[in-house]
Amino acid sequence: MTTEPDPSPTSEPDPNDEQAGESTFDALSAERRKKRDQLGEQGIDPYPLRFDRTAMAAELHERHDELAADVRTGENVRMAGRLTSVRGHGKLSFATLQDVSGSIQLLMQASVLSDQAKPVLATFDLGDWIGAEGEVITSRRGELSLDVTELWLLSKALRPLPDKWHGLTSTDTRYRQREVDLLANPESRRVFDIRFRTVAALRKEMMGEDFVEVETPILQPQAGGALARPFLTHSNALDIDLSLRIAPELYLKRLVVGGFERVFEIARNFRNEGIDTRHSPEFTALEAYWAFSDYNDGMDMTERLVVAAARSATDRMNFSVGERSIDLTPPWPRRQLLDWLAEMVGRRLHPTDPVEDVRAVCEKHDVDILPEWGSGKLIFELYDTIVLPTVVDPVFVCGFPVEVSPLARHSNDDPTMADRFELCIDAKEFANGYSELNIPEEQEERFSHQAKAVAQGDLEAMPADLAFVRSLEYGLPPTAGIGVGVDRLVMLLSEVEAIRDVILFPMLRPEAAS
RNA sequence: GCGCCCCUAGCUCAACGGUAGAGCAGCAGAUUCUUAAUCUGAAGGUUCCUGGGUUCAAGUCCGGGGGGGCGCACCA
Repeated sequence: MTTEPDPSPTSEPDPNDEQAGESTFDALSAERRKKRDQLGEQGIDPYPLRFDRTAMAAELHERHDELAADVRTGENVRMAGRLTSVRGHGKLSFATLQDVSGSIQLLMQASVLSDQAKPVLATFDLGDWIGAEGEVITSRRGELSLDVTELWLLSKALRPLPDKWHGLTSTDTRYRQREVDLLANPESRRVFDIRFRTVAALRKEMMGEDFVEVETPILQPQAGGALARPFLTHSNALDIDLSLRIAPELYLKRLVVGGFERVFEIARNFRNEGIDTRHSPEFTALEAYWAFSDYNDGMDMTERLVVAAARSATDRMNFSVGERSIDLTPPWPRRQLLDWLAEMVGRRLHPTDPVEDVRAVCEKHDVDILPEWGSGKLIFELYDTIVLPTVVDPVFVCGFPVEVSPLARHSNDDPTMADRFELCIDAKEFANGYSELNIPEEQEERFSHQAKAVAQGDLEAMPADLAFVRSLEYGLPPTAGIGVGVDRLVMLLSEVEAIRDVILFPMLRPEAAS
């Protein structure tokens, strides 16, 4: 931090030699610099090293919110936070001090402030970090306040803050300068509080069930575990191309092979695909794998996790997103995909049906298809475009074609269908899980089937992962696996419609150099 | 990638094609119970960039570029 002489023209009284394109912003900022430097000239350090606080806003409110108006507690405290509002009233000023827990009103009377505090108060601007000491009282109007005796500047805000009433609405600025969004918009703070509580609840729930949290590679020679296009990068040391993780699945299952019977990871995944309200190039998923269980256990676990997160982060089970109302109250229905689809298209379809027949149904329902797709993929697309959009409250959709589930175990009743489920809420996929395929030869065959798709130019098909197949040859016990989309869960719990609103620093084009 | 919309003071927003305005913030002043405090005064602008046109007149209408949002398509 420097305290160089102020180069701006406002400290210079001559109005003529300034103004080579000085903007309003420059003037406002110069004004704040000047105030800061005034303190320095008075021997007051504008950037003190530390500050001992003895109370926080929420704690004071908790203890004293029942007090009547115009009461003195005799309790003296020191508080610190950001100055968010000032209501000057001559020899009396009111201000709002906001700390991480909440906010409290400062009452600053000329007759009570120390001689040291008065000049400090004169330099305050909205947005400054300040410290205040005083007695806890209630104002005549009954608001809990600090009757301030001492004031400190802890750090100056040199830039003017957004409108104190409207906040910051420009989405561009909110995403690029999230810190400004957070300090100006309480709603944004609320969303991220829910996010942090959600992640903490998920982790706590997993820990409570004796899962161990692990970290698997993000830089991978070959991205696997999902059907998606990866980001590519390069290692200089090894001189090899690498992909960024698209899913942690294969590594996590290798850990189960290794004897970690219950593992999970809260994993940042990267997919080089479209960006929209529901998709971010980097997103967070919780993936968990545990031995001796199947996909029915996976549904139980998924339900427990989501309900625990909702309870812990919001203490509610009902949410409204846009015009929709969603009720998370368990238990959630479990429906067979093929049954549901039969109801909606008026005839029962199956992966073994001739591809021309399924194709005809797709065309009838305006589903976009590619010529190389088989019946299983077409059935999945039908589900995606005509069943999924009708979902409101949570529902587990069970049984997916093996053709679109290259890592899932086939059903004992039907080798063309996989023991796999998706949790759907509000027309979106929230979670996905299955009984893991643990038969090495079958996995190898699934990979080679995918390899054909790669050869045909499918950029999202899964390349064969021989290290993974080798690991299966050491024996993967019967295992259930689930993946839960954390961002989408947070969107629901915080009732926002854009995934960028729940990601602190979403990916954007770089700011234009100015 | 395609379609629609947006970009004006630090922030939030105005301006039938007709001298670019208001509120907040900031500045000067008044005010010892306000809480979007109030009141008075003065100030604050490369209208995203760029080129052209109808025109006496372009923030506004047309072309190109940049950034953003929404919808469609791929994906979770």
